[in-house]
Amino acid sequence: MPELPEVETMRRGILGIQGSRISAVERAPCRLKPILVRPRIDVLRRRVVGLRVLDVERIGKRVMLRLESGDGIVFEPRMTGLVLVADPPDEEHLRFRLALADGPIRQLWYWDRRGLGSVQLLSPLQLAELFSSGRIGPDALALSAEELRDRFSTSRREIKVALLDQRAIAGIGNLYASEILHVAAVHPGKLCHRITRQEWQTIHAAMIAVLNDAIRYEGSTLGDGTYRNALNRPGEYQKHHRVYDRAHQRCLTCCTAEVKRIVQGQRSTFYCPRCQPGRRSSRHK
DNA sequence: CCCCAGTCCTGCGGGC
DNA sequence: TGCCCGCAGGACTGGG
Repeated sequence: MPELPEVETMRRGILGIQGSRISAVERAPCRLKPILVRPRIDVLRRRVVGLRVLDVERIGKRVMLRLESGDGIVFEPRMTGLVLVADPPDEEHLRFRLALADGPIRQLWYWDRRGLGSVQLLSPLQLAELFSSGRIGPDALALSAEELRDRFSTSRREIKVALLDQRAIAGIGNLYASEILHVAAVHPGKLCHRITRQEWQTIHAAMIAVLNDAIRYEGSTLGDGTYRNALNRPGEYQKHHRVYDRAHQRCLTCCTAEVKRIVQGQRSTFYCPRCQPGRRSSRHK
């Protein structure tokens, strides 16, 4: 499930389209239920064909091609979306194609197995609205320890649940929330307002370290093998996971306790009860 | 403010 | 061997 490191890897993988001119956009022929593309493909085509891509940006878990018109083509991969410049994993889940008239990359695909993602063209006004509406918080990699604490320290939510709130902080998903809290040695069920100043420092440092590490290894490709970088190669960070999806296996940090799986906000959380103490387990199931 | 359940969607794996 | 069901969860919505 593409989170900040995976989406950042996608962004880096398509940087070569900077400066290229868009020559065509189309929905891929696909038997499956069509993904969300906005506006309608013919309207979208009129607004982008012939324009150059000025920049490739990341907005939380989205990748955006900034065009010379100021519009942005925003890819939101959600669970299984991929932005590719070569060899998709298969043909039947291709959803959208963008062709470039010049430059090193002549074709960009959006591929999505489950189809929960989207491709949207947003005007400068719509982009401004996306940020001002409060739907998307500051990027996890651009937030200082003080800002992190300021945003969360009065909340009564559990820290793991709070980290997933994209309005509070953008980019962290289910996988990295568990990994970050493990490195920080903080119990995922700890309530934000009970977290000390020192612990916020530790959480912040762990967040930056884990996310940057994961970017260095080009993200995590889980057992289902879905995630791929822009060249359709898997990430390597799954080899460095300490707790995620390792329930009942020995904790790699203390080499003593077994990793536990609990459910918070209807999502799996993994942690080591020895390395991350501090909550009665009876509060969870 | 925050929580919870439901929705979208496909593929996979467990159970029978 | 095959079918059904539950599960995976990011973002969003509606009700409490």
